Formats: sequence, C-alpha cells, structure tokens
Amino acid sequence: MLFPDIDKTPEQYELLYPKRQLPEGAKVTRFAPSPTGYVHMGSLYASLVSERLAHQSNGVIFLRVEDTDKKREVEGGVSNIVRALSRFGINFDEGVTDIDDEKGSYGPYKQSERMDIYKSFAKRMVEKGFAYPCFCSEEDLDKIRSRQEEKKITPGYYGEYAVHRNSTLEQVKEELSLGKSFVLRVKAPNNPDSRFILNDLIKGDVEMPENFQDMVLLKSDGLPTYHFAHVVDDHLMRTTHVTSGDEWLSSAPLHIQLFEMLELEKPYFAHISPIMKIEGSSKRKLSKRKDPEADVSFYHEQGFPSISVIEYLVNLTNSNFEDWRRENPKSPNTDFEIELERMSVSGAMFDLIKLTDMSKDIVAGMTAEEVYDMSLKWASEYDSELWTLLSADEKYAKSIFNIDRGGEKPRKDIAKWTDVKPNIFYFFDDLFDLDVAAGRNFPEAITSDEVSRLIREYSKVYNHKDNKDMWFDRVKEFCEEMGYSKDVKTFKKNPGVYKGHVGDVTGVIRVAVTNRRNTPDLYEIMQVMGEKKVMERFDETWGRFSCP
RNA sequence: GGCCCAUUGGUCAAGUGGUCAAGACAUCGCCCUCUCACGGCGGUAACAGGGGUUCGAAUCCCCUAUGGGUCACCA
Repeated sequence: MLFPDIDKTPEQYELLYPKRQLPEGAKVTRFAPSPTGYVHMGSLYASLVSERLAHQSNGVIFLRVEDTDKKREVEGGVSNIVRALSRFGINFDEGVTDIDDEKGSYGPYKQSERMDIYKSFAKRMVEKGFAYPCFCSEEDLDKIRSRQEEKKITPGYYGEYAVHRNSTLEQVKEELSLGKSFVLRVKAPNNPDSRFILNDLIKGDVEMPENFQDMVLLKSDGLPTYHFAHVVDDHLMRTTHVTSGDEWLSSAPLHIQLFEMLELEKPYFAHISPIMKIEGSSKRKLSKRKDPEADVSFYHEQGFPSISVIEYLVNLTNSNFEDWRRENPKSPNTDFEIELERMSVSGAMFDLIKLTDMSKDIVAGMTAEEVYDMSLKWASEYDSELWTLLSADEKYAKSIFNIDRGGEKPRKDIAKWTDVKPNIFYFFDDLFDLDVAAGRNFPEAITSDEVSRLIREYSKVYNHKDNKDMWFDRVKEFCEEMGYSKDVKTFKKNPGVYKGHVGDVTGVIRVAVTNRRNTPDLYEIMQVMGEKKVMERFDETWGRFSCP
C-alpha cells in the first residue's frame, strides 16, 4: 500500500550485491561526502584514515555520494571533491568518479539513484512492524515539542507523543486517501532505561542508552535520511569498517537498532575525533565559516606539497609516525601502518607551525628537479610572474634550487611554494632591481663610502673561476688589504686594530649581490648567477654609491 | 538542560598499578660558522582539583570543575 511500485525484496538485493571475495582481514571502507564541493580538513583526515585502512589490508575503499538533501547540493560539487582528494593522493577503488560517472559493481554509488533499494528495505521494516507512516505536519511537530518543553521532558517524537505510532490500517488508509504526504518513522522500543555497549574501534567501549526516538527513515519526498541510507548502503556495499567523525557517535544507537531490526550484520564502527582550532584560550572545531585553513584548498593555494599535509595528518592519527619516519627517512608514508587503536580519543589541535616544520623537512629532502617541477606547477596556477621566471630558463632555475641541496644538511627554507619567490628573487634582474629601488640593505654601521670602496676594490680581485676554497682564501686576503681581520676571532682579540672582520666584508658583498643580509652560501650564489651578473651588480653598487 | 566523550609542559603526545613521567614542534642558552638556515649539546616547562581503593595511582572508582560533541523530514 505504501510502496506500490516496489517489486524487489531485500533478499534479491542480497544476491545482487554478494559478499566480497577478499583476503582474510581485508577491510572495506568508504568515504561518503555530501556534494557541497567543499572538502573540510576533517573530511580529508577521515578519508585518509579510511583509505589507509582499506589499502593496508588489501581491501577496498569506495566513494559514495550522499546527495539526499537536494537543497544543499552544489553544482560541480562531486568533481570538486574527487579532484581535491586525488590531489592528496586519496584514490578510490570504486564509486563515483565524476558528476555522471562511476565504477565498481556495488553501485549505484549515488544515493539519489538508489531509491528503489531504500524503499524495498523500508517496506520490509513496515512488514516487520518496525516502521510506520507518520502524517504529522511541521506545525504538529512544533506543538508536540512545545508541550514537551513545558513539561521539561525530552523533546522528540516517541512513545505517547508519537501520534501515528499506533494508527490502524484504516486510519492510515484514510489519511492516504486524503492525499496527505507522509514520512516513514522507525517504531523504536520505548524503554528509555535500556542501555547497551557500543564497541568503537577508537573510543573503546561506550555505554549508551538505546534509541527510543521514532526517527524519520524516509522523508516526505521519499528520499531516505542519512541514518537509513547509511544502514542499507553500508550493508549492501559490504562495508566492514565504518569510519566517521565523532559527531556521529550519538546517532550510533539508532544505526545499530536499524541493523538489528533488519537482521543485518553490523560493521565495525570507528569514530574519529575532530580537528580543533585554538582561539584565545578555548578550543573549538575547525570551522568552515571562520577558518580559511579548514578548507583543504587553502593548502593547495598556499603551495604546501600535498605530501606534507598528508604526513602531518598521518602524524596526527598515530603519533609514533615521527619515530617511524626517523627510522625510515626515505620510505613513502604509505608504508607506515595506521592503527585505529592508537588514534586519539580527543580532538587534536591543528598546528600550522608543525605542519610547516614537517613540510620544510620534506622539501629539503627533495631533489632540485622535484622542487622545480612542483613549484612550477604551483606557479602555473597561482603565480604567473614566478612561472615566467622559472620556465624562461629551466637550467638556471634548477641550479638555483640546487644550492645547498642534496648534502647531509640541506637547507630548510622552503615549506610551501609561496616561500620560493622571496628566497630566489635576487637571481632575476627585474625583481632584484625592484627590490633595490625600495632601498639597499647594507649594514648601518658601514658608511656608503666604505661600501663603495670595498666593492670597487673587491671587483678587481674577484675571480669567477676560483673554487670555493680559493675564493674564500682570496676574500680573507682581501680583508687584510682593506684593514679587516681575516677571521672573527682575531678581530675579537684586537678590535681596535681592525675596521671590522671578514663577516662584515662578506656581508657587504652579499648585499651588493643579493640585497639581502641573510642568504645561502654566497660562493654558490655567485657561481650560479654567472660572472657577468655578479660584475654588473658590483659595478652598479659602487657606481651608485660613489656618485650621489 | 538530557545523553556521550575527554582533560599529561605553550602545542602534538608516549604511558594500561612501581618510569628520575619518553619524544617531537615551539621557546631559551651555548657550540659550529662569511650571514641566515642546517646541525650538535644543554635549559625552562606537565599528570585539572578533591576524595577514596592499594604497600604503591598519571594509570582503578566517586565527586567537582573545565572543554568538546549531539539532541532535524542536514549530512
């Protein structure tokens, strides 16, 4: 009567979606976003855990789109999500792959296309006496609620307040004949004192009250609520491990109840703690509205390598990751096995500084080639000026990235691609000139005349063909000629005898060449720039400072 | 408010009845050094509070406080 068009039974669906043939211990997990297009850091975190769980056990992870709320749907949302996740290396074995595309044999993977399946199971619920139609309007429900609030009892649709709970067949027929729309509600047992223990893989044993609210299973538009869809889908898709944010913990009693009513095998549950943000002295969940860093595209825009974000998140799941990383500096992070039992039960603070630090380590371990490719790719999307510079002379750019790289103690000055330009600008005349126009950065303690004298004289003795030792020897020699000590210690012993020490002289040279007081190895920089550019900068320096 | 969960240095955290309570990031100092980094060495710094149980409690129990989650025809 309620579902006249439904001809398939749950048993038929059982046959259609048989148990998966997987090796012993293989886990089947899923990521189930609603298609808003926005991927929250917490979602990435949860999907990462699910993906690793599946793939570390030779299992399967699929992407299911929960599009049962048409009001919230955003155009292009699905492809956005798929793209965002794949950028972070999260790939699915089955499920939705794009707006109208999917793979795998347990589909459809879009809930909006599974209506008949839900109705078949809903019909079964009604047949078993575990569900009933409810014809209450919004106003009716409001009335019930305000009555309950007056009496200070738990609000909701249950027990004696569930007016349609015990309607007779005739009453239902009558309502239907009036053309009224209805929702389908679960007929929950009404014994509020009954409790059960949920064995959560992360939280451990949690004692909870049994669900006694007659929650909605099918909405008046016929679409299922999340709760009902989850139970049906995760059963038919043969999910073994349901990972979800811990905001779902409190609806677990309902889900378990539904599994039991339908006599379906229950999956394991793992509720993941949310990622928090500190604000002032209080913690709160990372918020989509308030925190730009809640959106994963933030990291992409900032140019954090995806792998850095992933390693940071892995570290957040299992803090022994850091030890593992120290012992396996070169292994891909996918080799690290995530254990649910080791996951924190309380929310972790998202620490951008630590992410940055980890990212520096990761970038420092890359080859110049990799840094070049990745920063170029980033620049092509977000910084056309940088892109032009990098692509104009690939060899030059790579030799820049190669400075102080690859050795025992690589530099760690790049955490994200937005750090690149400020670190290398002086290798490019246009940017260098622009920077110089804004002011020279010679130390205040040294006069313009002295700067000019030093550079003029130094440009005479500078030999581009020197190797590093020869270069530095020559610098020391030059220092003594100019009245500076050849090392810092000598200067400190007899400060009165010298104008300064070698550090002061190289400091001046450094600013002349780069307009920065702090740079990587000066010799390397000059070698990469080439003799012509170095000499130009020397000339420009003493030319400018000698004739005001 | 009801129901759940949590609380170890500034942050992430080891820890499951006996530890001088790990480690990492941050911070501070020293060393290395042509600058800045890197690196090395070292320092400051924690079991939310109160009761029990026990020879012994960060660890088990109770209370309090604080924080978080959730209470929809949203997921």
